[in-house]
Amino acid sequence: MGLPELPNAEKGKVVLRFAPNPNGPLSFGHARGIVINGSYAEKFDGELILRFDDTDTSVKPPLIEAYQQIPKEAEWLLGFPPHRIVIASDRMEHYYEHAEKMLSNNFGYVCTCSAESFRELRVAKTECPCRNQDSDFNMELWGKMLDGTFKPGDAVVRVKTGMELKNPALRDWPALRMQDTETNPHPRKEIGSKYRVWPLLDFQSAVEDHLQGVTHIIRGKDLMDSTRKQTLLYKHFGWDYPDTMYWGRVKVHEWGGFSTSQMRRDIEAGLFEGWDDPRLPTISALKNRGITSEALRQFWIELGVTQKDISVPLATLYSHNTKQIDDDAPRISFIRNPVKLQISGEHQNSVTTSVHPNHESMGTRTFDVSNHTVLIEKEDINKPKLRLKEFADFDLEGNSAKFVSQPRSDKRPIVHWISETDSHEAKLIYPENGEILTIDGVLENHDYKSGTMVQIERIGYGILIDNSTIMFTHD
RNA sequence: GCUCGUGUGGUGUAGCUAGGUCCAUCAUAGUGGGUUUUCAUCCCGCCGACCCGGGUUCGAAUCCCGGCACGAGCACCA
Repeated sequence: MGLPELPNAEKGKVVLRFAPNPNGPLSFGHARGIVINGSYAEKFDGELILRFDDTDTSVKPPLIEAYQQIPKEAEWLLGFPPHRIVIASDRMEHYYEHAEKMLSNNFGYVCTCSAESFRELRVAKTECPCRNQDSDFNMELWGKMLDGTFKPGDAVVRVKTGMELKNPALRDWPALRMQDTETNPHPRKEIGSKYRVWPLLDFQSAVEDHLQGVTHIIRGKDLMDSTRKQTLLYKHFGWDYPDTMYWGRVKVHEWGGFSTSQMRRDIEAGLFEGWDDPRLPTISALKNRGITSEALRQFWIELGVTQKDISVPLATLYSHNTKQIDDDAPRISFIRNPVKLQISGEHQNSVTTSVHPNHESMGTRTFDVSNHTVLIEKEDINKPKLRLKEFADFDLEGNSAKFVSQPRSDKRPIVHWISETDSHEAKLIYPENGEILTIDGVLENHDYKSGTMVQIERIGYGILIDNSTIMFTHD
């Protein structure tokens, strides 16, 4: 049940990795990588590596805060910290070393063709002139990359895979290129402008996976050609490629796709409060909205590791979340758009009810109604006969209500309410259609801490932001 | 264009490698009902699917061929 079998997995010898670009904190989609890889690591008593693939300083520049935040979010999601953390920008000498090995053993070369002209050669299945340079000359050119004689765009290191390969994506693919780290320094201070030559993902990832002893790679199927490229590189080095599995693309009905780069632009443009803005599909936003890590784990494990492109409704996630939180969520009364109701007759002076109907141990709550005033939702005042939940049946006339009986006397609708003396003004906030909406009302007095998940009677689940603010989670 | 991948109910998912035990599993959604002094939780019922067309076979969701649809890669991004 749940995850498919992991091929060639030996207990205690499994090493997996999750390698995000730290160009922002984790989003909903990243959670899949963490949860799936982490679950296998846990299941086989193996290791999970969290690796920062931070080798691009201009197209997807790393966000410095992410280096701190991602490990925390990963731990929250997993329930345990990643066993190893690897930062690519700390490992440059290893990539250089392997690049040099590639050049000296002649399965790589420094290519000085422009990107455009190489593109034409690739389509035409034609070898470029640089391909047949001897290794001494390649090492010389490599030196010019390193010392800055060459500028970004002048030269790249390519892997010799074959220009006649059927799949155009695999033909002599680029392994390292130059970046202008003077104008675009790496955001990590200790790296900054230290390097001009940077590995590209396929090379960096392949070398690092080998150095770390990764046994299994589970990633998106958009990286299938990466596997093929990297397998060719592994053959050159005489290494065995890890076992690989893929998952398809995921969309969420309510959100569509999600791009970290786009979110970053929107946040910087002031469209959102920050990465944990409740409208955003980030892990921090979901956490703040009251989604539990266990719900996220179950959600992703249930989807499994299929290569189908899917679009899932949030309702599935919410359903998992409900199961996680309901038993612990105290019931609380929040009256939207409250109206006063004067009650008269032989009713009792106080009402005691349970904090959770299924768990007596959670205690009781008591409301004082001796001043004959309660608040109910505006929508409920139109009901001529109603029952105040746990209290008594009343007949209404305008804003007055006459006591009928304490036990239920008929099947009149039951509504939630709160006594005037046991409540305070409060608001319920919820994200909808890219906006954050607010409903004003009154909330039952309580002494729950911020962050407590509550079940708002007749409304749904929410998380307390502060004493008088509830963020709606889901119904 | 070339290359690769995927197609099971509204949404996901099991089954497909070794064809029959599948009039196709489970979850979620929807719907009806029960419990309940919440439109919560819990329980029960119902609804609803093998992309299309050929072929192999006594027998195909499962194998073969051909379509079609969708997605991805072909970046000096990850």
